[in-house]
Amino acid sequence: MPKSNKTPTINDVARLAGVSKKTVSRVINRSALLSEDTRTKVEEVIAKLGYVPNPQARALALRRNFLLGLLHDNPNAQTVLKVQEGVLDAIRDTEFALVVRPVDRHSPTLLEDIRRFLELQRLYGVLILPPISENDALAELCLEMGCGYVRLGSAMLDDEEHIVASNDREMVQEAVKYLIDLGHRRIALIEGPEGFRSALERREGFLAAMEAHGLPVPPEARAQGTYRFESGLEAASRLLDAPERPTAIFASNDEMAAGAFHAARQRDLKIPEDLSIIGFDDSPVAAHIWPPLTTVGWPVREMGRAAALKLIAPGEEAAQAFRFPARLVQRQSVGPPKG
Amino acid sequence: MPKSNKTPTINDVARLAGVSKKTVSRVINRSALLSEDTRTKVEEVIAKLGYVPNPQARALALRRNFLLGLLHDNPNAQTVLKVQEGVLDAIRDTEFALVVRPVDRHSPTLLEDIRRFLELQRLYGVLILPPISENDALAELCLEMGCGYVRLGSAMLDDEEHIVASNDREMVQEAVKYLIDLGHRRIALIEGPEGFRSALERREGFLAAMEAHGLPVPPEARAQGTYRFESGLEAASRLLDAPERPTAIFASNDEMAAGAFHAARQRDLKIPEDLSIIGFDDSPVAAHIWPPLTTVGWPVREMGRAAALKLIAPGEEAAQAFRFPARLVQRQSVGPPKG
DNA sequence: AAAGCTTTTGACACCGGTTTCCTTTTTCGC
DNA sequence: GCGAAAAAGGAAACCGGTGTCAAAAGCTTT
Repeated sequence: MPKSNKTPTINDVARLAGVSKKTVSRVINRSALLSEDTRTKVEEVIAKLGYVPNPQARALALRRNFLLGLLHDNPNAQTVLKVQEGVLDAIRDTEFALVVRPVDRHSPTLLEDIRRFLELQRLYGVLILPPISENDALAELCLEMGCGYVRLGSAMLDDEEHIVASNDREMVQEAVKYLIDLGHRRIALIEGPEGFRSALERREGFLAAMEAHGLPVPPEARAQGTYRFESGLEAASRLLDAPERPTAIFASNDEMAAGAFHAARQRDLKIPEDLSIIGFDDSPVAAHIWPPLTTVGWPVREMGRAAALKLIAPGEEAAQAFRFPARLVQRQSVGPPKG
Repeated sequence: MPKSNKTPTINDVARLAGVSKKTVSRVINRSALLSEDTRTKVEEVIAKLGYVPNPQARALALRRNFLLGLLHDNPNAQTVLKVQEGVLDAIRDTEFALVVRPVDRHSPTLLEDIRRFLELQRLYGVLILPPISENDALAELCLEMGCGYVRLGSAMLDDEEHIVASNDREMVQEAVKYLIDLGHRRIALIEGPEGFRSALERREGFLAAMEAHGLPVPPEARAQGTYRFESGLEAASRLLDAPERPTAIFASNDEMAAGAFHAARQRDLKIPEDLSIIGFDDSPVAAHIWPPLTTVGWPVREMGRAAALKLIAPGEEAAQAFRFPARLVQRQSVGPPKG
């Protein structure tokens, strides 16, 4: 008789159903070699007892657990959370769970820390978010430790089975083309920081669009930021104080675009009448500043879901997807140039 | 001889060190009853092999695992992430890991879903974020399932050992007093949604401050929102169109405050000259709108850390803390009333 | 040197599942 | 109705740790 007030084990089920543990195990794992009779009998007992297999015991016996990890260095809160939701979409109704692990990109012991983490937790696989997803040594570490991994990024950083990528370059190109089509000619760029693949992709997209239309990009129409608000403010200040003021700015992310808003406001420039601004990310701040920011959004949640599926069900169709289109979210920070 | 290319187990260590498993186990667990000699000998082998105990096996033997859960219904991305960081602060250098589990507050099967989650994962304990932390049935469920829990909230929803709370009421009271001291008399309130404890606390704080100074709060000086941006815009619109326009607004969160900014802008009201606004949360948007929003911030990260410590090291001093002071973050959306 | 403690160590069962391998039962062709 | 193959189910070992308890070793004490 199963002791009451304790969670039932496979032994309790077996005893009550009058079968062996192994048979119960077969029922749990939907093994084919089972008579309908025993199956239903065991299932009834399972239901009656409210038996749920112990995940730790299962993990031990199977020599693999059901934990997915999320490695990130807070690219921005909304993104991290959306990815988490996407992963949850993928693992809903499975036995997997999601373990989060924020890291510090600048820590000199980054790799060591992550190695310890992986050793300690023995995860089934990890998802790596940008910007640390761009770290190849990290991917190698996962391989070496026998831990599955999928990187999220803005370009094809890895094989199809290890990457879920947006297409920043193409989308920025389109966004800038949109500005050009509206009549803008002097368009400035606020770049992201050195060493970020996303910054590079967005810059290349920008330059490609300008070149395709034969528009020059003088040095004073480019400024570099750190992806942070303040840096956007500074960069935009420099751009707007140039002798030939741009009529439009593409900022490599929304936070810097918000900074550019402030710079414009300080100079009494009206958006979008005097200055059009496009950002990138479609973060919450984009919708909450005034006027609402036109920006490029990528399907973060879907990408998170796809990444998780790549790890836990690589066979499935949805897990094959590796390239996701971003799209232009038109709001009110863009208009035709004045005059 | 330990087979190469496989992660070493306790047996490998025992064999190589010429001792029993149990002795190795003692070394791992820092048991006191061990001679210095054997300890160093075993430790050397552990280091040489790079042995790390298997967490699943440990969990099984100890009948408890080392997983903390975070249950939340995205109050706002920044908050969730800060709590995650706080928890990580607490569990750094321990064997604990953090499992996240977003839920849908409005799902009719909320409790059932969480029950299944808890059954399936057998977590050591969970942290529950507002607003679902206000759900008493959920806390009972945890108790019933033998899962430790700590609620984060804006008031004392539970015993000291189960709660980490800010003190919204008091802080709002102070914030409103600050407005009053600046000379404001017609101060309006944008409330949060019905049924949120935080909304109630903040409203009570507001009303208490007003009453303490003998200021009336007519119905047209109160409007209710949903904590979302759009609702703040609508609520503020109503408030600002009242015959006796308020000179200041307290919004129960930053998103709604941002909405109020837009409403003011639509009416050509200058902030803070024509209208002062105070928000609550100190979310990123507060710093990125123009002018930067004066708001009330609570120490989310520290609270997350304290909550985690309550679960994993209830004895420690830092785990005793259960009440955290919020503080007024002064930026530029508040000034004395005109005239 | 033997007895009596205390300290250190190991043998073995156990946690709750899965796997391997073997036995029993059923089905089926002839 | 019989033998063989297939299907169903069980016994025991195993995954990699920890708990119990007793044995061994070391140290006093008489």
